[in-house]
Amino acid sequence: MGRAPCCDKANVKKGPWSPEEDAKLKSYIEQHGTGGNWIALPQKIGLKRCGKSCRLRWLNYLRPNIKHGGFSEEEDNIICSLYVSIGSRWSVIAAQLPGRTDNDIKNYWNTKLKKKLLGNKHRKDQQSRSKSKQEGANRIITSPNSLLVPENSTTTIFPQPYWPLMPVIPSLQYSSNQDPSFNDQDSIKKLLMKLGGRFSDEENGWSSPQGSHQVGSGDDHDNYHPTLDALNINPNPFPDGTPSCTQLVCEEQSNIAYSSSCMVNNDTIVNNNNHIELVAQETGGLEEIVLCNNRTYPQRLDGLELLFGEDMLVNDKIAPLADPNSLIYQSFVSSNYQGMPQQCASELRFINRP
DNA sequence: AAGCTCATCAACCGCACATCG
DNA sequence: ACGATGTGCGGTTGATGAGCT
Repeated sequence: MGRAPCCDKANVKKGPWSPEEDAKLKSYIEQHGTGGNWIALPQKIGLKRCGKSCRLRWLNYLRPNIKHGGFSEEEDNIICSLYVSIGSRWSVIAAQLPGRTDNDIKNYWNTKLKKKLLGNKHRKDQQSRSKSKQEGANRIITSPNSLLVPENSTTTIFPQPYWPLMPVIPSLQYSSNQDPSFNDQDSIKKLLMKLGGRFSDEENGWSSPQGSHQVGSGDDHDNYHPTLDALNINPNPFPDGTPSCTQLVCEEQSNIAYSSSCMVNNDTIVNNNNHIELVAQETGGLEEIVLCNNRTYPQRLDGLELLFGEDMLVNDKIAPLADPNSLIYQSFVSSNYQGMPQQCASELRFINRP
């Protein structure tokens, strides 16, 4: 037997809210608050609505200072950066955008931003496939001075119109006149500490959002890392003890950096001789392997399935990172290489699998 | 003008977690 | 410790309107 329903479905109104219902709910909450019990609230005010429905209506529509539509480019960037970093945690993303609701952001992402990032699928397939056939095996995108603004942006793997040209995203650091909760790495640390879940260290295992993989040893006191411990990030996601990119950055700079993660259809990012390479492999998930100080640091990437989906794979190349002008590229880089020593990821190279 | 397709977004659903007795 | 219940969240649905043929 399942759990009892939260309300009497037969006597509960569904569908769009009328102005009268809105007014009732709004005036009651403004005068008395929610009373800490959404389930009981509709009965108190004579609304034939489910308590959950009242809560949703209040949070997403009636609550003061709600903004609808008209997302700014800056908001786009924040959403993209956070999505790349933490995935579809809309409530967390919404918390960084005052006046925005998780539902709004979710809808905006699904209907507009996703398409803006990924472009027209049909045109993309056509263009990239035909183009990539003509390309040689190697393609190097060099950025000797900056991770965020690759110097050579003249890649011809994908035509420019393919990915929208966006202004450079200045990582996750925002100016002081913006939301103070999100304007420095300390704040990002706090944000990350709030996240739990994907970044949690439950049972010393790597916690993946879909539970698709659970690797890591049991009690691993030898690998105790105070910085990572404070961040609640698993310092050793790999069974063999290979340090993660996150660990690397914390060690190298005592700085905050975190990497998103991604299990993608048969695609893997590997590193080779001072380059980060993106290689499609027959098995495994998406991995990021960073070279720094002559050491390689593989790292699993979860949460970018959408961005690196199967249709992004063209002749064994993963498309989105190919164009350094693309929003997704910049979001990815700004999120993943925050605080990383520059020499660690100064180049991207695309190679074909032998 | 009618019919169809597609985009948008409010609202619903079900699950997981938190809290309480 | 455990079950019942409330809350929060993310995924999904469906009504509606705009645009196209």
